[in-house]
Amino acid sequence: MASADRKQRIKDDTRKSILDAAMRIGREEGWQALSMRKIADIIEYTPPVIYEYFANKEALMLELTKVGYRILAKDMKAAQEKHRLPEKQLEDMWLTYWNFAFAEKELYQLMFGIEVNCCVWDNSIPEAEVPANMIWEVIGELMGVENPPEDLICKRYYTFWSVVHGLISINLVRQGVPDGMNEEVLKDAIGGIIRSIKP
Amino acid sequence: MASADRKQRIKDDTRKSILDAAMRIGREEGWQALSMRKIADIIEYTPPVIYEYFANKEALMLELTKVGYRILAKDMKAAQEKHRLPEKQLEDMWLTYWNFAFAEKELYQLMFGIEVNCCVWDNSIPEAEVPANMIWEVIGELMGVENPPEDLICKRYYTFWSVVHGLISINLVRQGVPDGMNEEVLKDAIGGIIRSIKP
DNA sequence: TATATTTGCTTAACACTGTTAGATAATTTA
DNA sequence: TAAATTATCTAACAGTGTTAAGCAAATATA
Repeated sequence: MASADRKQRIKDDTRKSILDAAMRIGREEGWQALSMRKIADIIEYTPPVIYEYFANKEALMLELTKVGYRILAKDMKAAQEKHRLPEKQLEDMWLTYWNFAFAEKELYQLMFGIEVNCCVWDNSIPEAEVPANMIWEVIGELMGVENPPEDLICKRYYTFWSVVHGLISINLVRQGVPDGMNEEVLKDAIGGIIRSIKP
Repeated sequence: MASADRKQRIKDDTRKSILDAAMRIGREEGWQALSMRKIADIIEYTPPVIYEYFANKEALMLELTKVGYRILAKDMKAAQEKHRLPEKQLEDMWLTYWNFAFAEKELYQLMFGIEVNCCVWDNSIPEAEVPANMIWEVIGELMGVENPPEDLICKRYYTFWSVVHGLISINLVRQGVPDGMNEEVLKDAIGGIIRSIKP
């Protein structure tokens, strides 16, 4: 009876160990190698146990993408707090986004990959909005007016995101991009957009 | 003996029907639904027959991406030939690229998807260079000098490609992008880059 | 304390997947 | 017509996600 807490704690631990195991397989062998049986092996249970914690494989992976968004949000927040000027903040935040994509390569693929969870984006991941909102705010600030027009912020946000995400995708899929090209394109593009925002 | 030609013709037909069947499944149900057995059903053979034409499923899909690049190259060539001014050509070519991505959504995902054929990009798809080279040439022309510096063309090319591919990826994965935003971002970005190139 | 009930976990199966070896049927050659 | 070749299929292997049924241990009830 008094063991209810302990039981819950054990359950939480198991849930976390499932996510950890899945993440480990994803990172070490790629998502195509992730299987329920492999997870079960690692956590030393049989596969059906996993279904007591997650409805199915897709739900499990959705949880992992949420973890990814939380890490990204934390990183970007830290980057923002390193500067005072909005233009410097923006630059560092996007650079942080860039670095995250390669430091957590597999996680980024899971979060933005085209295959994995296509058509499951019906706002079921509120975590995804956190990094977006952070950028939105800084863009608004950079504009330097009282009530910055929503649609303009939106446009700028998508321009930023497109160029950064596009460059990342290209680099993740093909690895023959000339050396040094990435940094130049990235800095040029980000700088250009920032200049077009600044009053 | 004289039937060698006819035999070869039948073989070619079967090969094509395999590709057609695979393409149909990909388009209608998505690539995650593509299976060798489904292809076999459509072509009215048993699965092992497919392996006489393609080493494995991956090789079959690689062939489909090549088909995709050939269609894209044809479309872009037509777009270019509609104009004389390089800036107009560039604009139309990227718009054509954009339209292709949505008209041939599944094909585009196969060509540039992060999951499917990751790490198989060791220049094994010469077709992929055709559209790239077309853009390169027009950028060089737009610069208006005798020997345009390679690295600058390269940089511009990647900037173009990043923003367009990024915007496409975002739209293919999540479908909540505000209406009209895409066109604006696209036109702004392309226009901006073109202006930065023009002498 | 003895019985009933719930909980945790496993076994075994189903319907799939890509892929291959071996058998069989059809065609071509001698 | 008989032999050799080619075309095709059957059946299997090892893997996948997922679920139903059963067992055993912990808990709650009498």
